[in-house]
Amino acid sequence: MSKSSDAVHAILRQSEGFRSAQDIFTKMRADGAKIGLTTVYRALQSLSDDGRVDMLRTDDGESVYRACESDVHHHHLVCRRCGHTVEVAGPDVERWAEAVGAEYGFTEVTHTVEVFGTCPDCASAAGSR
Amino acid sequence: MSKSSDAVHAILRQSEGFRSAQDIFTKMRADGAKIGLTTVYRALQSLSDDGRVDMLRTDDGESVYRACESDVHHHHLVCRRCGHTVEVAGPDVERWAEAVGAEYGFTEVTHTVEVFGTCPDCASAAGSR
DNA sequence: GCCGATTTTGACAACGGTTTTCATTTTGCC
DNA sequence: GGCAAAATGAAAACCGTTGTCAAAATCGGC
Repeated sequence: MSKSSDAVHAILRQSEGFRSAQDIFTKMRADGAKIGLTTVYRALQSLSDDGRVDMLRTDDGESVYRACESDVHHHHLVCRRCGHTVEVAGPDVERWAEAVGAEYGFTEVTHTVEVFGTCPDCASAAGSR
Repeated sequence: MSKSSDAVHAILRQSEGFRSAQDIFTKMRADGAKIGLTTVYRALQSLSDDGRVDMLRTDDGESVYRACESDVHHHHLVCRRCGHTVEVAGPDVERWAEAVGAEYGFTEVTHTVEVFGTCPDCASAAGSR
């Protein structure tokens, strides 16, 4: 479970934003790698389990992955046009989620937070379109 | 696009938490309604478009729906066991998301925030299990 | 290096939720 | 009633993902 995982991880590290499994598979094949789609999924799964990549679901239900830059809990600011991603720490949000959970007596509180927007580059590109 | 939509909406209104499309379909059929799965999906789609129901995706990619109680922007605190849901307003989070977006020059910032936990009832039920 | 045992791999099939298709039914209107 | 437009639903198509299983790579031990 390691050579392929490393290869997949390498692809992610040299990518800017989030990429889908199929996307990664296509790129690796284009690069000449002899890898199967199944293996890509398995690699992504284990990388995700190990916390070495972030995974989130797009609005249309597709899972997308990205190499983490930091291994501490964090969230993402994602450009909805180009996929460019910034990792953001949000201590305020963490506290808020905990507080909300506690207010209603919920335990084992987790949360998902993603912020989407249009990045400066894409905004100016769109403006001149 | 209205009689079926109303029926679906009615089911959602008398439901506690989030329900999946198939779930709704099964229940309606059990109630004796002559409705097709396709129509349920179409109804949910249009209700969602009109902002009359909330829709979110579970971790395993399934879409679930719920009748909104308020039509202003809000988030959800969802019990991961029983699906019981509390609508929560989070002005802090709104501000935070805006601030984060602005910090990196992002425009048209939107955000998705969901908080999951175990509700008091389920926690005690699990404790005595 | 060689051999068997174990793990990893990948082509392909299966799966499950969602969407599309398209023929039929219902609805609205005259 | 009669007709056109909209809604419906059964079944097929879709698509990302997961399971299957036999072939291939890897790892000791000798």
